[in-house]
Amino acid sequence: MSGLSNTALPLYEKVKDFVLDNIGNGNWPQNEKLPSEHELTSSLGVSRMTVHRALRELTAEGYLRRVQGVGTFVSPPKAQSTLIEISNIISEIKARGSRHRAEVIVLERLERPDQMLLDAFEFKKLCPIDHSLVVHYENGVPVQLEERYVNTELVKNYLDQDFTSIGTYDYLQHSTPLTEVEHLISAVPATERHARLLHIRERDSCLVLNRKTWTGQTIATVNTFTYVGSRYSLGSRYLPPQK
Amino acid sequence: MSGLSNTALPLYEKVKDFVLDNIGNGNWPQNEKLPSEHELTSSLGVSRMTVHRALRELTAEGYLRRVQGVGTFVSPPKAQSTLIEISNIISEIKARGSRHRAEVIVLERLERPDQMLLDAFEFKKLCPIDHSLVVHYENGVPVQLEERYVNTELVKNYLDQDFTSIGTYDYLQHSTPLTEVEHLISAVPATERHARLLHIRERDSCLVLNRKTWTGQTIATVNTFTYVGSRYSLGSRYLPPQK
DNA sequence: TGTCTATAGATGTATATACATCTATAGACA
DNA sequence: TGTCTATAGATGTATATACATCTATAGACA
Repeated sequence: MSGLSNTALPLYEKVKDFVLDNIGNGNWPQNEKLPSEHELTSSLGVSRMTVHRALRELTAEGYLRRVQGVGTFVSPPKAQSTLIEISNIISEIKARGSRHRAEVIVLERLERPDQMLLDAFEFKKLCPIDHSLVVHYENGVPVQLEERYVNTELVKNYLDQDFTSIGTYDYLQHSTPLTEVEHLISAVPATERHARLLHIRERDSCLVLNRKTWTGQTIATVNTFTYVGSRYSLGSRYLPPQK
Repeated sequence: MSGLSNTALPLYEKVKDFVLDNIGNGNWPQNEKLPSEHELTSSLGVSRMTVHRALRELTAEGYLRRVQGVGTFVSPPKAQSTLIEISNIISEIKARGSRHRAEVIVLERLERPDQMLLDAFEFKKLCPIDHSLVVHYENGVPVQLEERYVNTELVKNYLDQDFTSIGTYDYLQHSTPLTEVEHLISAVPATERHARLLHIRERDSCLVLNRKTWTGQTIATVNTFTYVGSRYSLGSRYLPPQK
């Protein structure tokens, strides 16, 4: 009995998902002691090093706490979402034990973007722009609208990734060296399109995070994340270094 | 010739230090291709898995960028963003060249705070709390509602400051050593009170920033900043140092 | 000259093995 | 009854090995 998912992910990622699932669905509550690496090794049918890597990474990400000689424990969910990781909504949802689903609404290459878009990228001449629009669902309820415009000169093959599972942020993060990031957060009333895609009413409050990234002097991506105000908030916690 | 430090660190930490040193002293400039894992393995005299772990962790920490089949490269410094300085609205308004005015609506010591407030501070017993409510105007137009609750045990003489000019944030910043700060950002529809104080309509979108601060284990302040959605947004821009 | 293809060489993952190190505790012992 | 100690069992690190996967490119070929 493996208990691991069937997707094409690497084994250590499946083990991570397995642990996050057990935390999320309340099977392993806060401060619960996890099965030992040895037990997970035999119950999941993978090597101890694979289990170890999964637990080590989850510890670095703040989900677990490990004490040598004693065991592994579920961490309180406090330092979870800093502003940097907020748009990695997939792991956030999984960590809460919710079911995640992504629906791709638009996926296209704009060969002739309109002037407003060209201005956003500060393009002087006509230049193709990749465009994706994805709705993220938590337990079947839409929580985030993710719209991205990508400079095709800087980011190759953007449209070829698997948008429903990987999460676009991971891809961008690893494919291009970003030198500058700008965030702009605002509260806006839902437009007709927002209302339709997010299953809310027009004028309902939405939290909008605009992110613009540069590579050197060139704008690499222009992104808009729209959260349903009544269902979501952004958090960041700052702990100064202890002396 | 190992090139690794002599301290008692684990090997993979020494390899990480070795790489960071080479980046730091300019030996490997930005976008430089690192020696391959195989080369590092033989030149440093450690196994490939140890080199691999070091490079993988440095990649996760944003120092390196790796491309399968190609190689490992020095990344520009990692893009980070924080929201620390956003609520000092007075200097923000002044920096824009606008006229600032603050109106004090409430200024009181709550000798018997209600249960909800006591819970917010995680007080077990009855404890007085200072309370201030200020509206900030930019060129005569209200843009922010600033509500603060302050632990009277930790912050002395909070009510005695000049609220209209100094700005409450500066006072708190300098009077108490904060060890932890938590921000929570959400979009909410305006209540009747919001509407009246901010000269907007009910249900208009507002951007709410909740900030909680700690001094050690004790909660020092609980603050709520409400921005008029149509007039304000929170921004942060991160520019890594150029080498 | 241009196109295609096999391949070298790079990173990525998975396993088995060995030993190091830390902690709680059972049980010996005074 | 209290203290000490050996040890089981947990995580932490290091290695050798094998294979998977991706990319640039040398060189065959039309």
